[in-house]
Amino acid sequence: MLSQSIEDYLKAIYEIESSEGKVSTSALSEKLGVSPASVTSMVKKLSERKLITHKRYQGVKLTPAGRKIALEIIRHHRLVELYLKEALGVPWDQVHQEAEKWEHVLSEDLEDRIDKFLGYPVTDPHGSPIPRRDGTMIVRQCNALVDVEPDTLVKVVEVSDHDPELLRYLGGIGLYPETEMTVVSKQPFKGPIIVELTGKEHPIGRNAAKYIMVEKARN
Amino acid sequence: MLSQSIEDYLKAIYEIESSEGKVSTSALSEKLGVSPASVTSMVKKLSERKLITHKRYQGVKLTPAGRKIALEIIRHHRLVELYLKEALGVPWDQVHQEAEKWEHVLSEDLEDRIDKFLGYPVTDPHGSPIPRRDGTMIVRQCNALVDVEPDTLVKVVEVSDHDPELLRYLGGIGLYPETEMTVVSKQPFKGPIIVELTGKEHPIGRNAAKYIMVEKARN
DNA sequence: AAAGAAATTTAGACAAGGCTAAAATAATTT
DNA sequence: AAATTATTTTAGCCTTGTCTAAATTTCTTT
Repeated sequence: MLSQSIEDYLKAIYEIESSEGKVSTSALSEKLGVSPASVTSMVKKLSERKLITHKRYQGVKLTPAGRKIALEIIRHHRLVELYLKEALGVPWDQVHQEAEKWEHVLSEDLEDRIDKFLGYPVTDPHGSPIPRRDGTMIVRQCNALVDVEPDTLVKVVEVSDHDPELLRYLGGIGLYPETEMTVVSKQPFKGPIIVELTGKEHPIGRNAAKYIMVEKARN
Repeated sequence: MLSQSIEDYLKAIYEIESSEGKVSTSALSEKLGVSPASVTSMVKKLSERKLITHKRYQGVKLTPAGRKIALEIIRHHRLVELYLKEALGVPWDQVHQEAEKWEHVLSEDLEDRIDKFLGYPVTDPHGSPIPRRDGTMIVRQCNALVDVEPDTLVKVVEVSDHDPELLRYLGGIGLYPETEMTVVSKQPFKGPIIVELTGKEHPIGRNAAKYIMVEKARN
């Protein structure tokens, strides 16, 4: 059995690997909210256990074994997020923090029951793909909203779950995964991006728009 | 926030207090599966935090604050047990071990949602009363099956959840809380107790019968 | 290319929560 | 009542996962 700490590190490494490519000590330190020195010592332990590889002063990489575990945890996390929303009506801006705790205590049996209850879902409430039991995961091709040209019809693919505040705002304007909307304009001087959905226009800050992934709608 | 360990100790103390009256170091050691020395040191910590009182070489007692916490954990445990059975179809002999983990990660918000989903239930799948949020709990008056005279019609009130094996057997013969049955006979030489339910007779060992609580059925 | 800045690692400490072995106290037997 | 046995506590150690401060190494700037 792996400690919760180890699971958290592996998950964080996976996530940074996906978004940044390189996984540095400081990035991990930042993400996990622990000191760089603590990261170094845990990295040493994870290397010894062959869950990651590590070259001093250069980053860290998951081994296949480590990646498998990371994906199991992420699977737990995302299944639980969706379950809490569907079965218990937990609002989408709260499911993440609950799932952070639940992901570590979910038995295989319960994982299967939840998966079945939900009808073997493919994405969580934020549009993130749910890894399969075998450790594979379908990644959808998409762009950050901030990079889309004005006058484009797009479909929301995925929204980052890291900021509840943002999720509440987006929920308020009806912006969810699978929603279609038009990028109306990008205001100059790093101003907001204006999108139109359900007939209304809404401003979305550039920073927030980095965390909203979309694809061109076929039209 | 309290550590999982502290929560486990408080719950164990509550349970031993209920069933044995006196809570000794060795009883705790046994129940929690840790050495007596470990219990002593944790007891010291819990005393300092005013969650229990302790006189050297005599037992331990919960303070009102400690009891409140113990009951909160037990409330979590029992709500989760029932929830897993009702919402996800987990068999009653498995809900206990799942709940042992979940009881520590349940937020107040989720507790309320589960409580509501279940229609504010009063007992868990084993018939144990679910403490209310305010820290009160209704205790039903009952006797161990082993102490009942033959030829009595009884109603099952509660079955201990500590042994999955026993629960599977009882489930197999249809013996659940609220079930009515007749105590047919007590075989001599510490032999089994014979009960009749749904027209069939079934033997129940004396030891098992200590863990089945019943009340006289009104008839 | 050297200096300064930033990132990483090492060294050493600490808190939690466990353990074993030995000492102290209480309970039981003779 | 003394001796033996059982229970509880103390003393000291270990592991996990964290921290700070100091030493390295790498990167950036001049």
